[in-house]
Amino acid sequence: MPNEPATDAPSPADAADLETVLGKAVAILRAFGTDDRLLPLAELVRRTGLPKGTVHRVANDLVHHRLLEKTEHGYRLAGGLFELGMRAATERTLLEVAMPFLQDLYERTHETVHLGVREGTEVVYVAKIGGHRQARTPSRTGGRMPMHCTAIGKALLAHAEPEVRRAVLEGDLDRRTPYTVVAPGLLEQQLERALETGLAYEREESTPGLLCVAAPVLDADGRRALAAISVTGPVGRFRPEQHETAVRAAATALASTLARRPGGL
Amino acid sequence: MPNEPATDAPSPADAADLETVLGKAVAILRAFGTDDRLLPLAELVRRTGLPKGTVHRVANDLVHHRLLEKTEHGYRLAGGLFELGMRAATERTLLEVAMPFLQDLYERTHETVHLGVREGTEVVYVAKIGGHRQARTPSRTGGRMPMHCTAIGKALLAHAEPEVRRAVLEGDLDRRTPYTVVAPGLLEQQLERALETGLAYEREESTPGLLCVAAPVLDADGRRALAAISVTGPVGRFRPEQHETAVRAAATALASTLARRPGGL
DNA sequence: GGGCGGTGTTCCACTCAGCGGTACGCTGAT
DNA sequence: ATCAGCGTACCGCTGAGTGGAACACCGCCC
Repeated sequence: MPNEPATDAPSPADAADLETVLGKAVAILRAFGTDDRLLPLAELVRRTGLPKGTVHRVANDLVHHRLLEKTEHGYRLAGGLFELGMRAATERTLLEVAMPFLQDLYERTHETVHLGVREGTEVVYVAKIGGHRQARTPSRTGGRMPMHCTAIGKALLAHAEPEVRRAVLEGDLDRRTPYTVVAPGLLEQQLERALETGLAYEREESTPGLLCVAAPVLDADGRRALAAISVTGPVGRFRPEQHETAVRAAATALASTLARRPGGL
Repeated sequence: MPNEPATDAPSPADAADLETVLGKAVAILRAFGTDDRLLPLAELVRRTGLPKGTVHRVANDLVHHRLLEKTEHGYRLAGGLFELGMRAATERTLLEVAMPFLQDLYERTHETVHLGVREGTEVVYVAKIGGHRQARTPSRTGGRMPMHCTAIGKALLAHAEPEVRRAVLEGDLDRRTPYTVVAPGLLEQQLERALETGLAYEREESTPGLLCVAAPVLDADGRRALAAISVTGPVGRFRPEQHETAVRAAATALASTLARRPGGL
């Protein structure tokens, strides 16, 4: 009863997936939310819905494979997972190719810079760089955000397949702040505008006090967005218009570098 | 009871591990080297030594869990792995806390900046940032390197537990270039010096044409290294001495920020 | 054309890995 | 002392996982 999931919803928990060993293992790993560092066995049991004995066994197997780490106070995701994750094909190459451009952009703006890709109907951040003054953003590298309330999301959505766009527009436009655009019509207008101008904006739509400009990184044909780059800052000092050309420059430069690449992304 | 060799050494390709589903799954994922983007089924069969039917089934299960992706020409590590990997406890917090300091360091030097931790008797790079001019280094985020021939490795080793130091010194000091230090005595001298000065160097010991300075990020007691930061550049233009204070400053600043953190690393 | 070494896929009967209910020992709070 | 919650250990049942074999598909060379 006193349990209010203040942070994030852990997992969709498909019952059928829990019937296989692998499914259980993944469920345990995914039980770790973005902010969880240490979870005791009992908590894993609660989140996965698996029997205690099972969780205990599987978790220890995962420890043996260096995907989990066991401490006095619970389990945590281990370094082996990090190493594997950094080998993920698209994320890795995108990250490596993009890094210099992101650096340039950061030096020009000295504001938080994001690189994001679309995964399903959400944004996944592939990189986030910022200095000491960076605005307190909820985004994290490897984290997810809805598309409809972030600049990167809109930039990606504007240049996405029609099905995706429709899925998002017809889906649940969650109201995250008083400024979140929850009207499909208005959102669609913004997407059209983003298509024309090559820039998308967010004005306190995901987080109070945050503004953001983003530009899409288009594929060789210039039809679809492979990724998007954004600059974020706090209301007050931050003027999105001042960074438009810088973001666009970074995005197009990255796009043409990627286009030159042999194997594609 | 069955005698389990409790050596901390990272498990070799143990045949016993391939007898469990989880072991097979991990073996398949780990079959992807740092440079492999796409592996056909047959190649996975070869590398894992598992029967074809088995690999096929397990791989498809992994696809279902978004850890693998299936393309026309083979399998690749999927985005789900990236997301999970970025939640690994120590790597994530280290990365997030360190990023501003790494940025500063990069802006001051405009050379490739590394952040690394020790894993077993090797270095794992947690972050690598550089611009367009960056020296062509073999290191990659999430990648491994030996400790004895990298500046970060030496910095970590100098401030590591005696057992670790001994394990490395008595282990195989692989000769990677003509300049690699393969004499345990000489290496030990360098470590002593690194302990005194708080700086470690590499001069073309892992890669021809590359120089590197590193400083350890010490824990609250100042006894053990939690991580190390380095600056790398090509012979010729690059003068390690010029960056000594900058690297040291970054490392100590990061250390004291970490020390102030409630939960530790 | 017809064989041939290479792929990826499907099938299916056996069997042992995985299962999870039960029970135990250990905290700390009441 | 009692209790509630935790982590660990045990162990007999069983169906998920197994992998050999057979199949379908390439290009490639003769």
